[in-house]
Amino acid sequence: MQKMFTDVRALLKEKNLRLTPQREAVLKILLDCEEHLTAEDIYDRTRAEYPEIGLATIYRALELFEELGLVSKLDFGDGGRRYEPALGKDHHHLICMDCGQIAEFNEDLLGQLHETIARESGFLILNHSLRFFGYCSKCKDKHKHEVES
Amino acid sequence: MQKMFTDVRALLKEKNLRLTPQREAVLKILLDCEEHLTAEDIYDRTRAEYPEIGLATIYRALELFEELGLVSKLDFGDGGRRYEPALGKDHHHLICMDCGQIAEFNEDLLGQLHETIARESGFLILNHSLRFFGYCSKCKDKHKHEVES
DNA sequence: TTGCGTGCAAAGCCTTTGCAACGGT
DNA sequence: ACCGTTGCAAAGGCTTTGCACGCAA
Repeated sequence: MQKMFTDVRALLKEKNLRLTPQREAVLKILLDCEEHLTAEDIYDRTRAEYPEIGLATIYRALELFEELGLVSKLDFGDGGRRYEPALGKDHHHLICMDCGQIAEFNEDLLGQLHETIARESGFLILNHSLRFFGYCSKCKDKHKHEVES
Repeated sequence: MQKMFTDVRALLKEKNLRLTPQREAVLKILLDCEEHLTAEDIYDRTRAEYPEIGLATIYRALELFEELGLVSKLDFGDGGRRYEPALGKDHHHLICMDCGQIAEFNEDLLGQLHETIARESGFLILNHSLRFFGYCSKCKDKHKHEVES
């Protein structure tokens, strides 16, 4: 983990950029917490360590990390954009339309689909996002009547 | 297609709502054009027929149609929300990160994945969104150097 | 000294809301 | 007349930008 920051620092240095305490704080929060945080969430948590930090700094850090491929911007239908560490992995989410719970799952069955699509479309596919929308086990009983057939 | 509007009119009538010319225009534009339109796009096109229409009306119509399940709100990472007709089908998109082209593809291999996920997670899955991000055949040469390994 | 990074405040965008007026039933 | 619907304008929420200052190289 500490190596992670060394790497990031080197990566930034190559581009004449710096890993400031603020940026490190933002990154640490994203890496530590395996959730999907909004900019505001990150702002709140960062202020615990840096009370003077500005929201704009959060956005600028997130933008930077996104360009570096360290962080991914996500967008579930709720309007709020969220961020998560992009560790080279693709995103697989289960989104409960009632309580808003967002779970993740791992699945490798997509590999062959990936290849098929790439071959047929000519796209160079770098990553993907697969989201299943529905109701989680806690909420689904409430919505049984909505599901026809 | 004409039957479509009759159906929608009936569906609305059940709820004491009306299929006004404005709403019909919005729906027609979405159904006609198999693209992913922003609210602004729809606004512009609708004004050809209804120059006095307001953007708020577009949003309200889209919200209504979404509640009725006729239209889906999409969100590609570009910040702009887009809409497409929801004909009960799931969404499979290929998004070019360079030129922004968004293509669709059909794929049934997801069926078994769907079942596996549902069984293991307990989720009641209603639909899903699968997006592959990368570069389309026209743009990919420009980005070859970015792709490591 | 140069120019990257920051905080603050202001500006921007897109979307939603309030409100008076309109129109179908 | 009632109430859903509309257009306009204003308000909102989130994100970006401008700017002067601070600070590391």
